[in-house]
Amino acid sequence: MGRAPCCEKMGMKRGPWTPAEDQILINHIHLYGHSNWRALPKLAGLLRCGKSCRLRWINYLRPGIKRGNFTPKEEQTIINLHEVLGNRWSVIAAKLPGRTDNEIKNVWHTHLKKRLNKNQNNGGDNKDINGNNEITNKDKESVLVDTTSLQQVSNGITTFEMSNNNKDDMMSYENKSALVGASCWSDVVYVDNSSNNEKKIDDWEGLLDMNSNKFSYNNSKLYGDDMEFWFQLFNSSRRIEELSDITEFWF
DNA sequence: AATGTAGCCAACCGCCAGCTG
DNA sequence: CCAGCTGGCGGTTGGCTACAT
Repeated sequence: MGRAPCCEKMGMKRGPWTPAEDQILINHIHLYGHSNWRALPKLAGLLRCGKSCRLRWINYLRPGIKRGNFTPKEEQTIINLHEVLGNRWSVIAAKLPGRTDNEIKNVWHTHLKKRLNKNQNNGGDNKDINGNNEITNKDKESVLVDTTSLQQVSNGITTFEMSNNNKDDMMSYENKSALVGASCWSDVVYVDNSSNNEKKIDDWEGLLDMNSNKFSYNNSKLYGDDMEFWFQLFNSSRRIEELSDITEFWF
């Protein structure tokens, strides 16, 4: 299948948007909505391609967009989520109301990545992104995924390994998997070891090896699902009662 | 004051998945 | 089932600004 042309470049305006163009776009969307981005610029009388209109609306004109600096809490949330989700900016943005994927991506590349590298070079102690010794026990729990050596690999298989060092302190397999699910919203996996580890969701293509304490599962199918659905599911489960204080830190 | 450099961020590009006829 | 179209996503670019020399 051939790639559809992004836009008719001939005659299309590019570059920064003017206030007048913004107003036209806002007015048009308020009146008619944006059911078809490709047709929108023509209908609205804008010399822009549909993609450009969509981007402008999503990132700047949409109601509820939060401008300005990120708070330390927001930055910490981005770092935590990025650690688990990787460069899935849209998913991360979904957990930061008013922030866009583009903005988060920018702040990551310009601030957070550098700051993290600097912190790691300084010995990787318990300092937060601002260099403060602020990481509490609660925070440690919330990033417990780290201790499972969660790894995302290119083929969509996620694996995580459980350490044998401090088993007494560890959560049960069941809770562990639930927590990973909470962290990777789209990756919720329900493992019930009370019933011979049978899978509880149809898409579970996972492997639970109790002897080696190693999980792996194919998350490629799960990623596509509605984040809010998984979030609600997680919140409504009994487990969330046990872990609700952890998720509060995140959101 | 002029010039060079680095950082920031809005916007664009290209790919992909899903939908539709 | 297939081809075309569209929206959405992540990576990248380039213009602007602030700061340094």
